[in-house]
Amino acid sequence: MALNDYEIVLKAAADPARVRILKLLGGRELCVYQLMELLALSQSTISGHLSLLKKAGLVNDRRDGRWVHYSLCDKKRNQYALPMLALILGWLDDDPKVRADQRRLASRTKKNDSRRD
Amino acid sequence: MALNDYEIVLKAAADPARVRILKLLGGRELCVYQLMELLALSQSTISGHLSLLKKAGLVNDRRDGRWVHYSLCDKKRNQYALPMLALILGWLDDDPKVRADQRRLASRTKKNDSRRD
DNA sequence: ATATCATATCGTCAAGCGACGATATGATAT
DNA sequence: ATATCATATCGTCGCTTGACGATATGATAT
Repeated sequence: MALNDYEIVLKAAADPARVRILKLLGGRELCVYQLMELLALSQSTISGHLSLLKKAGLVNDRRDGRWVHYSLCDKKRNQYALPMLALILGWLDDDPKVRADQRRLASRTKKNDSRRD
Repeated sequence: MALNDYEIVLKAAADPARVRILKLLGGRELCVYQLMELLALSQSTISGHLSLLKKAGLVNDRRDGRWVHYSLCDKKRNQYALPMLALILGWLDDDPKVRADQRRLASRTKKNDSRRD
């Protein structure tokens, strides 16, 4: 039913922690562990958010060894997911928490440029 | 804070009963009493949904005697409200419940064409 | 002032949600 | 096989949410 698909996307997008995740995933892939540090939430919490976002068709996962890389969904799993994502990506760049997240991510990325994985 | 404004809009829009209300308000004004009959929910429930939608800037109210007419918000009370509304209005026309609501509204309107108010 | 009608607010209750720690799974390395 | 690392799932707990009936408010009419 259409209302169900709508509801799962909207509810998934309506949580602050999950939007922060979506914003962080804009353009790049991230793993649970990184998000966990960036948002300062427990591993199980992050993992739960991600599986919910995945169920809503907002997010993709890709396993690579022990790491699972999450990224914004490109395929059309849910009719409402991509338009909603498009809106969100254009929003909230001026929000303090979101900005802080992005800055944290940027400095982490720089720090790990020399890292081998 | 921007995330708050975002959150209130998204949470307001994420509830099935409230989307149904928004869809019914597309183009026309409706009062609590009518919505109450159309959605088959109690008066207090409808009233509560409407005041939440209003707080989110998705809906306007206009008092006329004892009736309070609700309509989709046109002014920009919340930066996220109008874009979200635009999305919603283009969605869910194929949903069974939404279609049923629209049909009920149409037949009610026809029935009351002769009514004086 | 009283009655009535439309709506708003309040108190309550059950269900859902987000956080966590603990434990399970799955992959890699020794 | 065992240990370790990254992630997933489970059980719990406190808070929020959506529904309701009961009651309060605000407007109109008598």
